[in-house]
Amino acid sequence: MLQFSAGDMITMAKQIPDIVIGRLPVYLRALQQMLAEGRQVTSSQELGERLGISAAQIRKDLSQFGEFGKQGTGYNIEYLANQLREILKVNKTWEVVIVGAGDIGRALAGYSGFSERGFNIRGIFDNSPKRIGEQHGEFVIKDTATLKAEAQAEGIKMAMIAVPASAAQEVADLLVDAGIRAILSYAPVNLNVPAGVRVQNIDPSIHLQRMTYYLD
Amino acid sequence: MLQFSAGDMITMAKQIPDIVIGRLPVYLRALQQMLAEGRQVTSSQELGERLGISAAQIRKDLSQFGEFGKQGTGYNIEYLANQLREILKVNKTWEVVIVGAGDIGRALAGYSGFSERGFNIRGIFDNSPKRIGEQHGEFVIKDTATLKAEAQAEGIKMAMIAVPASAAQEVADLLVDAGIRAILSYAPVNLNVPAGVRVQNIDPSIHLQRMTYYLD
DNA sequence: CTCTCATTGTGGACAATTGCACAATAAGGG
DNA sequence: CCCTTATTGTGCAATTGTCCACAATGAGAG
Repeated sequence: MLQFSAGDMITMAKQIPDIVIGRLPVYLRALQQMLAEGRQVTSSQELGERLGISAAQIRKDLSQFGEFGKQGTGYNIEYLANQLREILKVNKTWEVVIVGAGDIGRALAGYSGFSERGFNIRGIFDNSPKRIGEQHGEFVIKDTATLKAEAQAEGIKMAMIAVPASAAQEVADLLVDAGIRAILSYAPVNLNVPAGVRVQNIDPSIHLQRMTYYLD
Repeated sequence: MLQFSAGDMITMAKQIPDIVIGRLPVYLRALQQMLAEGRQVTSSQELGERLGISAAQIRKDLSQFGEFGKQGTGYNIEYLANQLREILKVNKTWEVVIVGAGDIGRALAGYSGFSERGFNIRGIFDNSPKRIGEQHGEFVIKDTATLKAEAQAEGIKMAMIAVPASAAQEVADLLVDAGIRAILSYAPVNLNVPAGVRVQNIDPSIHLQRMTYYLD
């Protein structure tokens, strides 16, 4: 049976490969930069040259979601950027919490680059009595014990983990329990989370080790 | 002509896919953690379950480099970790410089996790007169103008960029000119570097945007 | 010494991804 | 209005990556 009923069709969105999704934010960032340079239109070729990606791949990726360009002319930058924001759901602002108020957590809390990319830091949490209550920039560091209630009350879906490796899994479990569905972890350890929760890892040592292979 | 002469063969190392290289540091990190837990042996299955990677893939990846396991038993963790360190060339210590002494650069300079993973922070540089000469932890922030001479004198091949997006390309050019061959960039911008220089990018907004697609 | 169990390394099937190449077509110049 | 140029969107072929399934085999029990 290789047919679908009309009822099925209504909810049948084409399954987009994750590797394609992963490139869209990179396209969006480049488009935002072009806009900042005062540019109005671009082409898959120009974008590809900037990003080191083939023009064909960019066109193919975009074609998964619709037709955004004009033959002979290329893409209107602002329009394409808006379309990508919509696809990625960053045409609205996502509230994000940070767990861990060490150097990394505080650097993240102070980073001004989130707002223009669709994110707002809603709070920074730690479980050390020394740090709780401390003022840092515009934030007062809150007790991790209060995280669940706050995240649930506010419907927060995203978090960043900036605690030591030894505490990261425990924090991840807490976040999942609090209803968080997407985690960006700076802890150098693999997190196990239930299906439906997404994790991205940032570990500078991993990134460095990925390059040493190619050095002499 | 689909043949190779004997002369070619001598230097013909099998070309390993970069995607495989990218997984090796993840395997290594998990093995180091198992060692810290006091474990002696593991299997492709156990490792795969921890990492969310199929056992077959782990075996196939490792088989690109040799035979490291024992049938019926699995892998000796310490031995495999050492083999991976050798493959990735992190069985020695790489000197790394940081450019940019803002929050991110200083957090990186203070991060204690590099040494056990094969890296040593050699110095932190900035071009702001306000910051140059300032003491930060064990480091005195140095003038970026002195970077090239130092990197060349010491044969330093790796760098991390932690400057604003607007300055990143300029810094990358300087690093390339100074002989740096691998760059880990925290600047939210695409860097263009000549062939032979490798770049890895870390941009939290990109990682977050990669996940919002899947949220509602 | 033989049997059983666990687990590796790998050939080859299958799946996913990339890239080529071209018809379609928009825009501008004359 | 016609010609030229630029550039898209896409069918299809080529390439790359993943995974199944199994022979080989090491270790331990009896």
